Amino acid sequence: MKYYETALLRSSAPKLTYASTQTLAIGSIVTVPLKTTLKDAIVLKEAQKPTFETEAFVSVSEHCYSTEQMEIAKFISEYYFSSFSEAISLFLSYRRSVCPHSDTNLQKEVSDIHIENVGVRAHRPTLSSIQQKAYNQLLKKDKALLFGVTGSGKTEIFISLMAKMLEEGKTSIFLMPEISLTPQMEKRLKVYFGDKVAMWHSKLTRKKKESILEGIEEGSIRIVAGARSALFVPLANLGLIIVDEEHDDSYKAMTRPRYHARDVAVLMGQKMGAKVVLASATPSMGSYHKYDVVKLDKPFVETKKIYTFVTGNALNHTILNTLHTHYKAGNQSLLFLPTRGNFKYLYCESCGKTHLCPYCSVGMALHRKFKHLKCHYCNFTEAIVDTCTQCGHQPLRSDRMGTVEAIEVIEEAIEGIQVEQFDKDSITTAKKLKDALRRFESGESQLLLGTQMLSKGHDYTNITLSVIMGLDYILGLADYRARERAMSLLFQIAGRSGRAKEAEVIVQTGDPEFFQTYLRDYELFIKDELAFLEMADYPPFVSLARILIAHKDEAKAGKITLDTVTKLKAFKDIEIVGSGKAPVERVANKFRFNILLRAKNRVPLLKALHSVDCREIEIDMDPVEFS
DNA sequence: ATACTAATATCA
DNA sequence: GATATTAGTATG
Repeated sequence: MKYYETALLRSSAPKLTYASTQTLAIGSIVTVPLKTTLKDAIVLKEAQKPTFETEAFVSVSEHCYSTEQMEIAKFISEYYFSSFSEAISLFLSYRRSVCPHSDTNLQKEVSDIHIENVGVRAHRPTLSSIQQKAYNQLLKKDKALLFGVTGSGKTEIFISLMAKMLEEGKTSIFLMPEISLTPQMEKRLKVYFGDKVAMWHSKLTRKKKESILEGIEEGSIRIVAGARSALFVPLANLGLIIVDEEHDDSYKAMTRPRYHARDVAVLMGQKMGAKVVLASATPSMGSYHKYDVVKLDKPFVETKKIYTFVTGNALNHTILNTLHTHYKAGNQSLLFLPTRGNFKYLYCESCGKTHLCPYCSVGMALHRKFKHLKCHYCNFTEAIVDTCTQCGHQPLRSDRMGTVEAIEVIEEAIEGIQVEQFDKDSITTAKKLKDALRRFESGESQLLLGTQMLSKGHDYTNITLSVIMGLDYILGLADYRARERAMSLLFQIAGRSGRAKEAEVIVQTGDPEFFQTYLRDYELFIKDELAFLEMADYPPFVSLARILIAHKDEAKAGKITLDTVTKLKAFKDIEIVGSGKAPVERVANKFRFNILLRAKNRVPLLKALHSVDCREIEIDMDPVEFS
């Protein structure tokens, strides 16, 4: 009789020991009895005969996690503070019991496909000499950041790299930040790879997922492209992971395990011996700082853009008139408004600057109910100010406009214009997205008006005007990356226009000098911003962690927060930036508190956090959201 | 996590 | 005093 320690899948229960008459492989997926029910579990290691009574395994599935998968899961569980089982469950992609094929048959199929593909030159796009140069550089590196403006032809390089992998008999994973981007990319990939490529994301039906997994297993699917979860598909012989739009925060999971898909991709590449290519027109500060940069300088199709700056925060005459002109000329426009957040910030209409926390260099949030200003990082509180500390202008403003109001104003002012509302409120399904894009593509609607969604890589051909409103709001967000967010947004949205024709870009800000400085050169911005982050002690020069406490009883939540802070104070190498009520005080009837921590090195930070880790609190490493 | 148990609140 | 709701605990 043998004994094995197991972890229940999708559970935070402690490790449990079961008995078996047969020898089991580490990483095997098994079914175990627990209380009155049956549970799936993974075999962790063989154990000594325990002192307590043990139950026997009910059944053993043929599926087994690889050593690399177990190692990656171990890292995720320790770094992002989840149970091992929650981390390994990321890899679990349905279907386990179904395995009706005979083993020999399966082997034969796999080797057949190998022979068929290896050495055969796959269908590839033609690369320009600039693209070819970047491609060659990427081939030489284990991991790199591909830095190229929108329209510089990054996708052709990705396709060439994936084709190269196919020729070598290796597989590829291609990540993009949003499910809504997959249909467009699917079309492009199918041209070159046909049935060898499959799109993967969490919204696929069970049946579709099963069929893809079958294809992966028998080796007919060699490339998987999709959102975050595509990183965990069981492709054998992985040769390449591409993370497109690597700067996008959607790669950070908001539920446990709170991993960052870009960072896990880098680790996975290292462990599996696969090349990792991160790519963006507006790279994250961390990636630019940490990895070798391969630049794709000149745009593939060079078009001219004319920038105009306007002040204020409303749809003013300049904006409406320009929209009107482009509409009359039979052209299409794009208008961006920042997502209406839960918080308001004080900003100066005259210079565009936001009223900042004196200790954290982030915007102070306005709590009108309590008639005070508060910093969401350190909880510094002060009375509402009325005069701009930068230029002395008064009064400061805090009101903003939403998408619906903007559409009303525009339809009122421009007779006949058809506006497409493009935000999370109106685009709730894939069909609605498709319909909206189709109407815009066909010219049925002439203005695409929306929020962050607009910046996410959808291709539009005919746009001659981009209007970016409320940039000062983004700049003033209580976030150490507010400037980065604003700048990357401007570049991403401006990049959507002028694909075919010359385009105009209207930027609404009270601080045009800031944007003007970097308009033609995002890299210059990165360099200046990195200098700021280093000076102000923010990532990538330090590690941040956020502890979230949520409890029905407000007093209890407050007590847990205080107790945790007390425990953490014993650790010398970490700094408690602030603690107290979370910016969003109550969610689902639970009172929320948080603690923000900072450390020069991540090791002491992890050590301190592991000492306070318990089920009452949630730990978010490298947080991207602070509300 | 979840089933089960003990503790406490709710109510006729 | 019986029942509903909640908090706590062990699971192999």
